[in-house]
Amino acid sequence: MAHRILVIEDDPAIAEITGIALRAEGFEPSFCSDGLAAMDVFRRVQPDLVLLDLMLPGRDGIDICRSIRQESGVPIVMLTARSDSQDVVTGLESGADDYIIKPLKNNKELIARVRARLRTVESPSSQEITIGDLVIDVAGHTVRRGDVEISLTVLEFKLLVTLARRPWQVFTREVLLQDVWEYRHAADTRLVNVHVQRLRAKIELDPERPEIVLTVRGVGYKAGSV
Amino acid sequence: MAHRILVIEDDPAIAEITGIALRAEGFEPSFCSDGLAAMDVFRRVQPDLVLLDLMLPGRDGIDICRSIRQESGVPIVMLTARSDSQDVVTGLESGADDYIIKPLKNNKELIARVRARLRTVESPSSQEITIGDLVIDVAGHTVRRGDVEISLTVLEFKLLVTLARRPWQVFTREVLLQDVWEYRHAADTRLVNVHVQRLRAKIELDPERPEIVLTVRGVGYKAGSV
DNA sequence: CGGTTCGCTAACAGTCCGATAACACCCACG
DNA sequence: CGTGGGTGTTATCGGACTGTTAGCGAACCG
Repeated sequence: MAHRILVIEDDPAIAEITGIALRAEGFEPSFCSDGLAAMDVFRRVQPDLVLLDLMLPGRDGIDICRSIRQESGVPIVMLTARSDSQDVVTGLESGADDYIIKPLKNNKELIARVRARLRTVESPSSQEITIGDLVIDVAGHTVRRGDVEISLTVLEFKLLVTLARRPWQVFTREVLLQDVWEYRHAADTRLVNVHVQRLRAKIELDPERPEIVLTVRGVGYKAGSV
Repeated sequence: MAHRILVIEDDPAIAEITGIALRAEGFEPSFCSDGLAAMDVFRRVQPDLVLLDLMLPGRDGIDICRSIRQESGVPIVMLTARSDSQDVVTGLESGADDYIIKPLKNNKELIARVRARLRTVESPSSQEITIGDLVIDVAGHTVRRGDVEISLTVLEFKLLVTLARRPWQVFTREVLLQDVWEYRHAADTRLVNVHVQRLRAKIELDPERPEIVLTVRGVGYKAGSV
């Protein structure tokens, strides 16, 4: 399961060598050079870790860091130009998990820190999501109600996890098609309806009165954290 | 029997709340606030797990970690302040099994990680892994069902051990190709299918209804933790 | 109350994926 | 030089999954 790593960096040279190093270690890097587009890219990519340069055109790195933190607990590793300790402190305070001082002499350090960060998330306990009386084990790719294991298809599982990661937030069908299906533009969004229905048939105690995946008429769906 | 847990921590406040949390979960905590005395206490208590603060008076946590490792394979969970991430890397390299970033928002995470660590030791992962009714002797490179020894090839054995070490976790074919075959990037992953099939033919009672190596369609394989 | 929109459900066809068998290659060993 | 076990590659089959469509019913709006 190659880890997706989002590199937010405006210097194409650095982005390139970083990308090469990451790919050589089996990671799957994505790139974003524009601060303003960062959040869009982040939502689309849904990375396992973010490498974030502090000096960016368009939008400040710290600012982006806060935005990401509002939506996700994904590990963020900051890249900062100077060893200015004030930058580092505000960086960590704004939600970053680690930082690296540029210039990178070699990328062994970078790789080591990335691995270390990912390892904390690996821990199976942190990968369990509880929603209602369901327990979702992301690493094990299983859903249980008590001792009963419920078997879901890949799409159903992705859909459920996407919703359950942010309970009570409404997801439009377009967003779900982006996050779950990785469609760019959706002509027909009824596909989502069908899969929601199939998911409900499997996980809801009474599919006619869903309690886990709720409909928000005219908007989309959300997970109820009952 | 209650697991003994040695908490090496100089801050009495943290030590106390940690102790309360551990005791509430049925563990049996011991304490040591002095880095110099740590090894003596460790030898006397003979704990099942060590919670080790990195910042200690008298002696460095990393140093203690190495000392413990010279004497024992007991699980070590490190506690580290947020900005000490470089210590984290060296900490893991010096033999720690896991680490937790302070401050602890709640001790659910702490308990979860302690449990996770103990779990891996429970199944005598030292040299023998039990999966279903199979006993895998890693050192002896043999697999037995009861008294019957099953002969596996090198690859089949590696594959089985890789899966069985984490019975709950799904491994994608890409990961298996990295871990078992040590391929860097795989264009074609069907090779895994074939070896899984060959492995099943040898170890499953009914290869058509596998209970040890399970398929997670669209994702990969996992070991059933029956 | 009627019309309209929207979501739910069922059915169907195409596609994808995993299991399996058959074959080819490599290499250690006699 | 031949043999045989181990390993990698490929083709095929069957079934699971997915996307599409259409009909129905419920919710909303005037």
